[in-house]
Amino acid sequence: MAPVSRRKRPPGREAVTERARSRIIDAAIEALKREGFAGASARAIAGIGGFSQSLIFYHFASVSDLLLAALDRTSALRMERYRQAVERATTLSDLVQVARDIYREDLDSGHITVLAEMIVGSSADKQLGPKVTERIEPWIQFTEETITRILSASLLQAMVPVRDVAFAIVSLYLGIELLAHVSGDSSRADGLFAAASALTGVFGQFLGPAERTT
Amino acid sequence: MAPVSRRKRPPGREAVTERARSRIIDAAIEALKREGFAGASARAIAGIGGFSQSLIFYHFASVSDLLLAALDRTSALRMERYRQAVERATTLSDLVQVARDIYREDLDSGHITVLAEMIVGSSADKQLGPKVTERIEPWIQFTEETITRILSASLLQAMVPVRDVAFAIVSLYLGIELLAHVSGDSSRADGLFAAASALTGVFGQFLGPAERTT
Amino acid sequence: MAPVSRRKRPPGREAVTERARSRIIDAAIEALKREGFAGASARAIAGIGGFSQSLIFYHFASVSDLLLAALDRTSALRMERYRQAVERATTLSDLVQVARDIYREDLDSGHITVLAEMIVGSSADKQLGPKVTERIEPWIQFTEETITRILSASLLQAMVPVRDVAFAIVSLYLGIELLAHVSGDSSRADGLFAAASALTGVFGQFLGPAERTT
Amino acid sequence: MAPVSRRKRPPGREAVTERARSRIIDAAIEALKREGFAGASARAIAGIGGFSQSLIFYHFASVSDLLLAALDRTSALRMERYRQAVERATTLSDLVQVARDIYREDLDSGHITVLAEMIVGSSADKQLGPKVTERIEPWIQFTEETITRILSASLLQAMVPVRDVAFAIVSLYLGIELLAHVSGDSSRADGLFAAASALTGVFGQFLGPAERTT
DNA sequence: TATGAATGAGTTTTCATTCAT
DNA sequence: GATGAATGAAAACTCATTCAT
Repeated sequence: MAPVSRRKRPPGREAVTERARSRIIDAAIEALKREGFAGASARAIAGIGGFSQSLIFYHFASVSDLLLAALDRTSALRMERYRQAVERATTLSDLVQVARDIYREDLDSGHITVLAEMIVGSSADKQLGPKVTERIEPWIQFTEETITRILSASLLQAMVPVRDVAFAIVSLYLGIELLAHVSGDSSRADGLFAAASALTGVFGQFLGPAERTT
Repeated sequence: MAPVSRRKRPPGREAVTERARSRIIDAAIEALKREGFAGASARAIAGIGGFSQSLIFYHFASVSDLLLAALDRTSALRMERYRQAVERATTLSDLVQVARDIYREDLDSGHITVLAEMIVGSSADKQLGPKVTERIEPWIQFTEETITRILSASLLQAMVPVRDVAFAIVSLYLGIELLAHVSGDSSRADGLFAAASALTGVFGQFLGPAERTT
Repeated sequence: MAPVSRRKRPPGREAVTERARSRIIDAAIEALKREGFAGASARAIAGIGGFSQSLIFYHFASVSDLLLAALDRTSALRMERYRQAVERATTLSDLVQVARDIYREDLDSGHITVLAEMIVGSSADKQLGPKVTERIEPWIQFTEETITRILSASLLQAMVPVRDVAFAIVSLYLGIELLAHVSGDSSRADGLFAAASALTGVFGQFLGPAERTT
Repeated sequence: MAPVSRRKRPPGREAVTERARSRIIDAAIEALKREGFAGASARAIAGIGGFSQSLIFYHFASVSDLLLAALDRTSALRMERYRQAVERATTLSDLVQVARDIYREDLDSGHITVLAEMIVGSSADKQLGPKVTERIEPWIQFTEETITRILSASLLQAMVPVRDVAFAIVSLYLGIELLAHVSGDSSRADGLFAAASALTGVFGQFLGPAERTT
């Protein structure tokens, strides 16, 4: 039977199967980046990966399934990168700086594109909605934790509804990516980060002791 | 002669043509709201409007063209509404209040859905990109003008890069709509507006003379 | 919109549409005869009819739908033929004689093949089951009426459970067609009719007054 | 070396191979019952049996081949059952009674379904036709022998073309199964057997000495 | 003996678009 | 101004089968 329905398998074999799946996922990510959700058809993915369309259905139950696996993969990879990058930030301006750097990284690598496209795709395929939502949640969570940590010593903490801000930031990120992608121009996003950087520089000054303790 | 390539025509005819176009655009908007960009096919639009699929191609060069016309229509309608609503706002918290009200209105009427879906669609149809971007520009412009007006008397004006903030706000709006749509849950967006409302209430106090104590 | 969902149409147009549908139905019947249910794919039907596969979906909601329309057509045609042929029969042996003649006719024209294949197909496509059953019912009904009429004056009438016999006869017809089709040999079916003919000749003699009144 | 082309092999091995084949045949029978011919794909069979699809092609030349083996197996099993059940019948009404009982048994166990589905399948796969016909022959033979035995002492024997009747009975069985299966309702078949039972009861009386009054 | 990976040809269906009327 | 008929290209997915291990 196809590995679609995972059954007991002799140990060691898994690695092989996983490599095969991996190849397909890679192609799917690439397709998502290059052609967007609508263009990430079985045909396109197979074309990119250099294998037959049927192979997709041998390893995944459906194209949507594969696309979700692709999202999982990038998401996990990026999350790790974000965690480690953010770890070192202790002030708001550090954070904005980090965000700025990683945003560029993301834009170049196309990682947020994948996320954005999947959200876009949920609009086309109703059944995708909840599954994608499920995968966005950790990002909001992560953002919330990070903000809480950074603001913990500042005056702002009491005043800011952290959960809402986290949601806003993720939304903003998404909106920016979408607009940058549509217009084919990311200079505005850059400008925005620059401005944010400047602002936190100014405000940070008197926002609390956390800023200068380092 | 198809009206696709507009030429001079006996007067009186134009009105008829315009009414016909209008009917099609209405159906397209409805399709965009109900089924999203991916579902707004010629068949779906014709089905909703109760006319033949061919009629679309008689009046518009392509489905994309029609969809852009639909975007123009909602955009114009909404812009007028926003202008008149925002006109009366003089303080930041007024503004947030207005934004909150209209956001609800938009959500109910599905107007931002149309915009969001078209942006989503640009991801699918590369040629749509610049044309949609073109249609987002006025919104950034409008936001910029409004912020400038509101902040004109406050201290903030000097510190805030208005253009960037406008871009950020439009991005945020878009991101929120997308997430609300995917998760099928707009309560978070509501929460966000409530939080913004509260925040501007607090900060507004000492942001400048423009803020009336009333 | 496609004529799939029938709406008001200017009179006169219907004939044209009907002719277009008819052409497709003809091709479907031919495909059913030549290739059987499993072979009656959109591709095969279009190939036989000399039109594009898409046309099928323009006129019918699905291949199954078309196939049912094909069954309706042959069924109606055959039913008429049977009615008029059976009308003149007054005795059991007349009836058997008629059945024999028409069976040959059916076999040559492939008409029962269509029915048999659709029944066969119901086994593959579960949703087809009830719709095909619905279309077999009239045949059982017809058989029942005919038997009742023929036996009305004979002694047998009291003893024979007409409904059951009608069901048996239809089943028998079906089974014979299937076996003849599978084996590619209809000589056995012929033999069977010959035997039936002989038997009714013998038995008819003393089965009632109806036999000789003519 | 694949056992598909049977060659001499170290003794003891054959038993193992045979057990493996057997497992596959079991799964094929089950698939035929559950999903019908059209649904009895390599994937479905492997899924039911819990083995790899490839195993099928290791042991059988093709899916059709496996399906024929499945038919052979059920056929043999059922034939034995029929023989032993019919053995004890000495009169026509005994026979009808036995037929009735076994028909129910068959229906419950799905054994005739397998036969019917294979005949159905012959319609889809032309090459299957002769091979299936070949496997039906013994049933006609068996029916013929049984009828001959039962009627041997009665008056009917001289008048009835036994071979034709046997063919008719097998056809009838098949037709009934097909109709019952399509309509999902076997009550009519039941009614038919009841009627046949009643009829033979009446007629049997004066059909010859073989009929015991007991 | 058994299996996972892989594939080409096939399936149904949808889409935007054209054309004759 | 409007429409029904028609189509080629593409979508997702299934199938029997082969091959290397």
